[in-house]
Amino acid sequence: MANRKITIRDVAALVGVHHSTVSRALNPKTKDRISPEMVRKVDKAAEKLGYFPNIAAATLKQNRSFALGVLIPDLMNPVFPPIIRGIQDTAEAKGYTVFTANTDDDEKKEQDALNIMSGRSIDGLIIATAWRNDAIVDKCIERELPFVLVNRTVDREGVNAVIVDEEFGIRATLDHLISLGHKRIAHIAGPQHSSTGYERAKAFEDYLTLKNMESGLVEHMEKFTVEEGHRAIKRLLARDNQFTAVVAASDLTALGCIDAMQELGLLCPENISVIGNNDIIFLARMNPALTTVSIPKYDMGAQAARILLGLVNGEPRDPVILRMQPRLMIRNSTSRAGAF
Amino acid sequence: MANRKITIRDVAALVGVHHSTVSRALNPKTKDRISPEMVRKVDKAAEKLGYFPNIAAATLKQNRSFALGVLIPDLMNPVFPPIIRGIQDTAEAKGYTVFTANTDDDEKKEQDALNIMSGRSIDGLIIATAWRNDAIVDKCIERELPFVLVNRTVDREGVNAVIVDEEFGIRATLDHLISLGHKRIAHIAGPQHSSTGYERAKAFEDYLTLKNMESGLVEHMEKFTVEEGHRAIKRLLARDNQFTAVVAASDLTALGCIDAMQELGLLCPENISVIGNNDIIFLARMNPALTTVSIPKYDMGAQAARILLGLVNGEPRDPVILRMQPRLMIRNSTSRAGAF
DNA sequence: CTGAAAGCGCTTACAG
DNA sequence: CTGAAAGCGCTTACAG
Repeated sequence: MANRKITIRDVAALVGVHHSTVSRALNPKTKDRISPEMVRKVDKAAEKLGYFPNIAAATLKQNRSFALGVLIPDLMNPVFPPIIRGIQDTAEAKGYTVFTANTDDDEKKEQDALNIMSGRSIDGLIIATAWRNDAIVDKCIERELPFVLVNRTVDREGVNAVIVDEEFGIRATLDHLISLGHKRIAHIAGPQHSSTGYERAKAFEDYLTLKNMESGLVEHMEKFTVEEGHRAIKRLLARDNQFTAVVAASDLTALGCIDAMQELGLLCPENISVIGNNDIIFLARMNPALTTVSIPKYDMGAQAARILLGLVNGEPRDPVILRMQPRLMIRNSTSRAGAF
Repeated sequence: MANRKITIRDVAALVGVHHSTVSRALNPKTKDRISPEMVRKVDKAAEKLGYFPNIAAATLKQNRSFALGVLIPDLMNPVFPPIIRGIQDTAEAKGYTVFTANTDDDEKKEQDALNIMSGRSIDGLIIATAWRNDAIVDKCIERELPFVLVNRTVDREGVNAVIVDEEFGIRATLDHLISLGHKRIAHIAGPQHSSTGYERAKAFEDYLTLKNMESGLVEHMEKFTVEEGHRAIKRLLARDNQFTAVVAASDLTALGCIDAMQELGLLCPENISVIGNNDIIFLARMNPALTTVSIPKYDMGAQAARILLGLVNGEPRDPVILRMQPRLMIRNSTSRAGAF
């Protein structure tokens, strides 16, 4: 009953040629072997019949799917939509489809997602979920699946990654706070098994040490969430409430800090200045508008997709770590120490 | 060179049976025709070899892909991530993969996306981008592609949709403003060729008329964006600045209104109360915290996926329009008229 | 309960 | 430049 799907054979029948000719005429890579007139006729017939290729068939035959996978922790975390959009726009412009899976930062879910994507014969994978020693990297290498890390990277060498110059961001952050007269600066650190959590914490301690300032005011979190930020700063304040500024490992962390401070009757920035990281949406509209390190999320996604597409199409080149430059966005959550 | 992918034939060879037996043993729907012992052996062998099915092959044979498509305007619009996550969680729990495409509210891009998804043999489509007379609905019907509308619906009957009781939301909004003593209330209306824009504007006018209040203070936008909200309220203020409250068609619209007011030296809520719609992320943290109509985004996605999965699996039932109940979230962008 | 065969719609090496 | 054939890895109607 259904209008059966149009295949290459239907187009061939209409033109009066063999279906392999239709296949060649429709494929940009082979159409130059077909007479221009034939190409024209095939195009017209395909158009008339409303033909579009069955990608499953092409995938089965070619063992490539023109699909890219993306692994993120959670789509609802505002860090990721711009990254994904950058990936999608870049990939789709080259004829690739992308699908994404949420891992909730759970290695089991990450594993399952990889298997499902492998089953769908993805041509490559972009990973925004890697821990520093994540097993998924070995799995990809073992399966010879091209992959690019984004945002977070791993400890081992020889991978492709698009990340942020975290040291630069943290130094800019600390320079800003120091110029504002802050002497005792705290850090709510992210998970140390993530490169971002680790590098930010390391840059924080190294730079303060370099400046001969106190560098031990650090409290660690399990995850980059509002709740964890909330809990961590409460722990910190329970043991030391003489600092005047806090560098949060992420924007969500910073929001959690501000919430906790509010509960304790501490004002931001009057009592404590707070700085986030990432520059997620709407920060400028918040109360207080959050000072943060802005990372080029859309562009990071686009670059990662570009590198992956190169890999997928066999352009040989050495693994590359692209370190994007972040930018300090000064807003109202930071102010002069002791100004109030 | 490569570890060639494991197929059903490799598993069959290891067990010493025909590959069709392996296929049956691995498929939950047919495994009851296979002896339990054989099922066990096959499972073990598959596990040992690290087998996972080639979905392209299954798709080609069965003409179904266990993939669902989702059409949204833009992933970076905070309305959509929760909807998509609701769809993903529901679909993945049933073994389906989902991929999404951004249309930027452009009918051409919507068309292209549909073709690509059709080429990938999606089993069904969730559409969050429909205009009231969108041609995509006819295309889906013509191709016999099961689909469910979400958030926006179309004028024609007989479709499946998960939408919001807009009239209820607008009435709650107006009741709130009226109780605050507002007499002249304006509306920044969304595109009238979208059901949400149309229904909100209609509910606004009908309810004020019912209450014997002025209902003509309306300015229309082309899109639900910050920029359009900004422009629209400026146009409105240019011809009438005696209103004390404005109902914006969306949260982004409301933010644009507040921006424009700020530029003109008008305060929210002191001079004009503003109410949004949708309750996107972080509104409670804004300055001022935005009063809005909250819609159950995640749940809408989950329900849409549930209905679509029913359709896909041939459960016969009449088309259903699910109207979800919204909830007014009163925050700080609304206050008593003339209180300042 | 299991096997053997056909076929889904493409692509591509081989001919001519 | 075009055709004929084989095959990608599954599923499933038909046998037995």
